[in-house]
Amino acid sequence: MELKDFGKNFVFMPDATRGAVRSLTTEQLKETGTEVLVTNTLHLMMNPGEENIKKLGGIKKFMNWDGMVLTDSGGFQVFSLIHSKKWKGTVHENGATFKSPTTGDLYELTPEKSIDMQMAINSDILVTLDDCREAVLERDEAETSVRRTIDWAKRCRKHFDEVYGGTKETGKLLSCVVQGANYLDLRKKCAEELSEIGFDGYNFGGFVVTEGSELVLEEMRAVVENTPKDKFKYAMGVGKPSDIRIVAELGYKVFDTVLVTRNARHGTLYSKDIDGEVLRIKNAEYLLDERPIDSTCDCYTCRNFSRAYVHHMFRVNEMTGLTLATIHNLRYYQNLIGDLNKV
RNA sequence: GCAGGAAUGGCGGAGUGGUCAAUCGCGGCAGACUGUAAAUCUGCUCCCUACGGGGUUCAUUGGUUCAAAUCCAAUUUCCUGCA
Repeated sequence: MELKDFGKNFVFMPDATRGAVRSLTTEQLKETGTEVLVTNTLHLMMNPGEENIKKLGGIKKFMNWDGMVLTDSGGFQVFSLIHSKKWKGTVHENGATFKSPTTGDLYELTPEKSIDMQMAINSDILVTLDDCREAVLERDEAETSVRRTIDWAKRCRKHFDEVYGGTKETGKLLSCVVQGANYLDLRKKCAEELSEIGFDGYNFGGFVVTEGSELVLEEMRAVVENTPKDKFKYAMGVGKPSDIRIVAELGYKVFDTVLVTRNARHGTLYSKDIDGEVLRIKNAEYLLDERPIDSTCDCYTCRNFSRAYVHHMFRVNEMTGLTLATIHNLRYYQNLIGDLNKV
């Protein structure tokens, strides 16, 4: 795939938050059929840091990845770590200021800083810094989130264009994030104003499911309907296989979720052989099950190992179990995406 | 043989008269996870239960007491010294 074609077909991007898909080598990741990965601005900003990653030649050279890279702006981390007070810090009109819980070092993530960092990473597809919040919000909070998200997107656009020369000079794409929580009019307003500024892609931001794990389909539709038809739509954080199939019908082409790899590490594997698509490999029923995880799967794990073996790896706490499980789940997702592209 | 010490639920190990069906860890059985502080977290884990409770437990047997895993005696097993 070439960058200009990004988002024309369905694409699933695993999360390599800190420069690796957990438990996999770059080679193993490539073998799952992955073409694009997501890595994280805020995490890489703290380690190895902007100057160091620049010296190391960017993330692709660093991790020997010859595919594409999308960088998340850090907006979600500002939400999950700072808004929720897991880390000490504040969110303000200029971005977020926070302390590393491990070193105590003070960091500031502004829209401009986020772009600088994403450039240092040498990402292909950048994302504007947004003010991410919960799925359901008080009206005034949602309004603040939308106002800031638009303002920060504007600043990111300006910084990317003026300092780096935009797509023309860099060959990179810049996408934005649409906020608005559960208010359809705010989703619409945010989508329209961001469209007016103009971006290469429009990402559905915030939480994609409610507490009851229901997709927020109306909000997602509002974003698709109020953004340019010829630009890619990225459903950030979507999702379970069944959720991807549903959201794909709305017009979203780009997906990422931590579920696929986290579930793998927690022993929840996907299989077409099982009702509900989910197989919990740690469960006792797989102790002597010599079938592959998924009889229809062509991944390294399914071609070479039984459910019993992967079960055993988990039971005795061998790291290889995590790797085999992650390889399988990722391949399952890439096959799912492949099926969507065939239709 | 003599002198000390110890025996607790699958395992390790708390508890040393009532609030003890008995802390906790491991193991076991399930579940959760949606732009990753996550190889994490949650629940259950003596028996029965209409989930309100009910029934049997702390090596064995007997005793003291209103009340015993906890105190006493004997027995069995194990550990440590001395012979």
